Amino acid sequence: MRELALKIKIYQVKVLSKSCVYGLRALLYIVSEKPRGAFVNIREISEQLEISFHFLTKTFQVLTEEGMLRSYRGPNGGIALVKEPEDIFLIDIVCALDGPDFFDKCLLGLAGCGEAAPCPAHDFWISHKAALREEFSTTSLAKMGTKINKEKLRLGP
Amino acid sequence: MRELALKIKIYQVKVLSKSCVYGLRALLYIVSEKPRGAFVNIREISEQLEISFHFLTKTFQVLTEEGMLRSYRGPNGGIALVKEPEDIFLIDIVCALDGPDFFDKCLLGLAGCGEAAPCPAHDFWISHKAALREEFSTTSLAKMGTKINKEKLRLGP
DNA sequence: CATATTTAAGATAAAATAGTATTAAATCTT
DNA sequence: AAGATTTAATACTATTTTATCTTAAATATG
Repeated sequence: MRELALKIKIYQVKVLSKSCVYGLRALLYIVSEKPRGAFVNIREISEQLEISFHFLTKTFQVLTEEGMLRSYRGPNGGIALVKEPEDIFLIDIVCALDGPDFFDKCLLGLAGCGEAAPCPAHDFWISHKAALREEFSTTSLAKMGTKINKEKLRLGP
Repeated sequence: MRELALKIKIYQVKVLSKSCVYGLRALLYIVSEKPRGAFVNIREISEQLEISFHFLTKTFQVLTEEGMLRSYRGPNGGIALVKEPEDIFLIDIVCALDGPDFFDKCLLGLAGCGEAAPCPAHDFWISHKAALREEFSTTSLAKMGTKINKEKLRLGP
C-alpha cells in the first residue's frame, strides 16, 4: 500500500507583531469605550477583544515601563493612559512594542542601506515607508477613537 | 553582593521573511551578474551574498517546486530561471516564499476585515498596501537587474 | 487585620522561524 | 565503470515569538 503524502503550507506575512496588534486594539478599545483617564480592568479588555488575559497583561507591562500607561493594583484597579489621547500617536505604540525602527529599515535587511549605498529596493521602498510613517505619526488615539464611534468600526470578533 | 540585572531588548519588525529576502537577493544577483538562462552554482551565490548555503538551497527548492527555477545536479549544475527575467515580477517571488496574501490582509489581523466590516485602520492601510502591491506587481527582475548594473547597487555586504 | 481583587513578575511550554548537518540521487569527467 | 561534484531531501538543533500557568505584591473593603 502506497502512502499518500499531503503537504499543507501555512502562509503568513507579518507586518506588526501580535503583541503590537493586541496593544493597538486594546488602547483603541479604551479610548473609544471608556471615560478619559479611567482605570480599565485588563480582564474586561481581554474578554471583549478575545485576547489572552496573561498575554495582554504582559503587553501592558511593556507600555507601563515605557511610561505610556499607569497601572493600579487591587479592586477596581487596572491600567490607564498617562497622556491625553490627543497626544498619543499610533507610532508611539508601535515603537514601544515593535521597536523604534518600524518601516525604517532596508527591505532586504542590508545594514547601512541608504542614499550613500542603496540596495536595489531602496528608492521605491523609502517613499512608501515614509508615507506610512507619516500616517502613523499623525494619527492620534483620540482621532481614531472618534472615528471608531462615529463609523461603528470594530476592534474584535 | 547585589546582582546587576541588565536586560537588552532586540527589536525586529518583519516585513518579509528571511527566506523571502534571501530569495529576492539571490535572484537579483543572478539577473544582474549572469547570462540569461545559465545554471548558477548555489555555493557561489551563497558565498557572494554571505547567505548560508543550506538555507539558500532550501529556499531555492521552494522556488523550484513552484516552477520558477529549474535545477540541474552534477558538476557545472545549479539553478536557472525558467522564464525570462522580463516575465518574473517581484511579487511572484514574494508570493512563492511568503504566501499569496502579502500586504493583502488586515493590519490588525481581524478576519473578514473589508469594506463591509472594516477595522479602524482599514481605509488608510488599504491605500498603501494597494500601492505596494502595484509596485511589486509591475517591477520585473529584468528591470531590477538593469538598474542594479547601471547604478551599481549592492545586494550583499 | 483578614480577605478578596487585581496587576507584576517569572517560569514554563508550545509553535513558528531560522539555521545546520547528513545522506541520497543525479550528472559529469576521466 | 569509478569517482568527483552538485542539488534534493530529510532530520536535527537553535532561536524567537506566542501563549499559559503560578506565585508575589499592592490595594480596597468589611
